[in-house]
Amino acid sequence: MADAEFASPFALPESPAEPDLVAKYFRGLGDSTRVRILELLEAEGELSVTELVIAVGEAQSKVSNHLACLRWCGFVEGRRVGRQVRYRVADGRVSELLRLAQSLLAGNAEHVAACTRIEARC
Amino acid sequence: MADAEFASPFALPESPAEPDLVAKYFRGLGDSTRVRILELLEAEGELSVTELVIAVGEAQSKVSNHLACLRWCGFVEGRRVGRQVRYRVADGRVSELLRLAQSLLAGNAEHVAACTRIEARC
DNA sequence: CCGACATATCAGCCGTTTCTGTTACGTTAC
DNA sequence: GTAACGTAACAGAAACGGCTGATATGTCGG
Repeated sequence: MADAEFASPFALPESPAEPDLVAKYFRGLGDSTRVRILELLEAEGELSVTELVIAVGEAQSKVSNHLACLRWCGFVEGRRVGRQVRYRVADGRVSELLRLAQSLLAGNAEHVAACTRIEARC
Repeated sequence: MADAEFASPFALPESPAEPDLVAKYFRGLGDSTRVRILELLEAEGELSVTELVIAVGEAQSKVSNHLACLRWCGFVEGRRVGRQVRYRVADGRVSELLRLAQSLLAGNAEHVAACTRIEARC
């Protein structure tokens, strides 16, 4: 609710997305719990919320919140099976994104870890 | 400060980086100014800080801070030329990362834009 | 229908990130 | 050496993101 730019309702694949949107998208991956969830789903294929809660060892409400975010941004999708909702990675390119980042990180891990400049984490 | 996993001091390229580090890395891309800077550098090849300040239309100190972050995390590198410092994208995979995100975004742009769940932006 | 289970949502608080303006540092020109 | 230019660093204030705990929604069993 701040942007001066108007996003076309029909973004063409060719036209690069608004930097704003790209940044927001990356922020969707900018939380360690969300990354762990994605990695777990990638490894296991499909998991229920309860299974994820156990696997990551965090509060149910926390996991559920992060799932909502991931789902909303299109990183994962869930389907109801009885009382459970089972989640999986929504698109193979999401996995690519993660692998690419890890590959880059492999060479810079020390730098990134040590970076306390702008963001206490960066 | 919650993970039960122990980070090996010598992460192998094979072993996936710590989720913490991956998330931090993505956060490095989670700001629209930083994304704009990267896109500009990708398009122009190499730019000085002043040129970037003009191009993005933001305060010099803001741009410089973001450059510090990008440089620190290995997204860009700068070299001094006289009184100027000229920056460029440090690794082709960074561009890949951006393109991959934009490609994914092309299909989800509306969802992501509308997402006000956990992160007011997400 | 009621209780139990599985998941989602909400509100308030707190920590982190970012912005703004100012100041410090390095380099070149005079 | 001093002034001017280009860039980086810093501090305080403001905004945002995320956590916790409680509550709502939906589904199944009896």
